[in-house]
Amino acid sequence: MTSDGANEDQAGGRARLLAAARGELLEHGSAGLSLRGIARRAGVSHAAPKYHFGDRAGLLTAVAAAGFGELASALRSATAAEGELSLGVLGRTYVAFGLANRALFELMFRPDQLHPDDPDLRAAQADAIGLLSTAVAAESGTGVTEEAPELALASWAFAHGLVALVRDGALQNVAGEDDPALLVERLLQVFGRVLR
Amino acid sequence: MTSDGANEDQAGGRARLLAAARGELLEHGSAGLSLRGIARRAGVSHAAPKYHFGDRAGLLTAVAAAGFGELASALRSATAAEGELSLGVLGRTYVAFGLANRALFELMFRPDQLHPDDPDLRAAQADAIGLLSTAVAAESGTGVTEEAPELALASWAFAHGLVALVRDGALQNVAGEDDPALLVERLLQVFGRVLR
DNA sequence: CCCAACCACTTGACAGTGTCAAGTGGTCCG
DNA sequence: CGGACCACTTGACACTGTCAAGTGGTTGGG
Repeated sequence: MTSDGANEDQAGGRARLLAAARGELLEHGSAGLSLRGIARRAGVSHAAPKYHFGDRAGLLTAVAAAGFGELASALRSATAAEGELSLGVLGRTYVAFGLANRALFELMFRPDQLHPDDPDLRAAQADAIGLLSTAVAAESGTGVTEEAPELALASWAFAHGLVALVRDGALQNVAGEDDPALLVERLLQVFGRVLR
Repeated sequence: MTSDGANEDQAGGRARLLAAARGELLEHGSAGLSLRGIARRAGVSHAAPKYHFGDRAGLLTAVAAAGFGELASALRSATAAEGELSLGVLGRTYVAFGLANRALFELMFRPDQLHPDDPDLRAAQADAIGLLSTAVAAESGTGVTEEAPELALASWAFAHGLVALVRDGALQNVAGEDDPALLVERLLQVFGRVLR
């Protein structure tokens, strides 16, 4: 049909709604996100989301699961590009993803807005985070060995906290006011250096 | 006019609203938080919050500022009890506070729900976080010297991420741990060991 | 050929929310 | 007494998520 539409892809209503949700997330952040706004942007009625996703949490869960999928593939292609899977590359990629998709990333970790036990969500999350663990296992094969899983989780917590603090402006409030990207890079380096 | 600055009996509406907000935060989390619910709990009309705080963000800002105040005094009394101010004690206290006051802690770092430039909020935040920086400065006086501020911020990011991941159930989903407190303790130890 | 079933929605209603304008009762002050 | 000020309240508005019922189009079987 006349697929001119300057808007989202012409696809099933479900996909259109998901795309619209991503758009709203980008423009209004994860706080000012309404089903009706999403429906408006997708060009459907205000109750269409309910039909496709059951409720608000259902839609957001689908968005979050897609987000974990993207995170996983970002991590994968980063390690592939580097040839070798290193903790440093992974951490950098994780932080970059979180800061490039702030509202999405925030949503992905807000179980009170999602259906946290949704199997698709759980699978996507496990896939993405699993990459981190295996990377650390491989890296520390040379050295520490014993507490590899703990190191993986600790690195995850560091990267995750870095995203959160920068996203929420806390780091900038406290540290010098220079470019947050630079600050992030310095902190990643310090953490990496302290690890080995 | 008879009374001084601080009251206990027969609190004014403003203080009652703040207390009610804390209660709702505890019971319904930071997501299901409504001005009208708070007003109901405080026994005032639905528009009373608007009178005292201007808008929703105004009330939440006051709550968050109080939260930073409590965090600061928790950190202070922890270091006082220990006699010596160590990064480890500080980190443990920070994480404990975040997990004991989950909804409050979450709110404290959500600038999109607050008035992030409110001077009281900024001051309370700077006070609490400043403690962390000075502690690291003191600690690394013996050793690293050069990159002390970076280490402080990195430690903060680690502790902060740890709170976030545990609070949002992500760590539990990935590590098959039953007791999250134990997991947290192990990670704190790993991080501390890796630092020196 | 027709009619039923199903799908992908839409329409209309409801209770609940934050915000605003205007009103109300009390206390203080000159 | 009269006004100013304070600490609210009342009532309204637009907006939100959710639900029940309806609608139009396609398909499949008798």
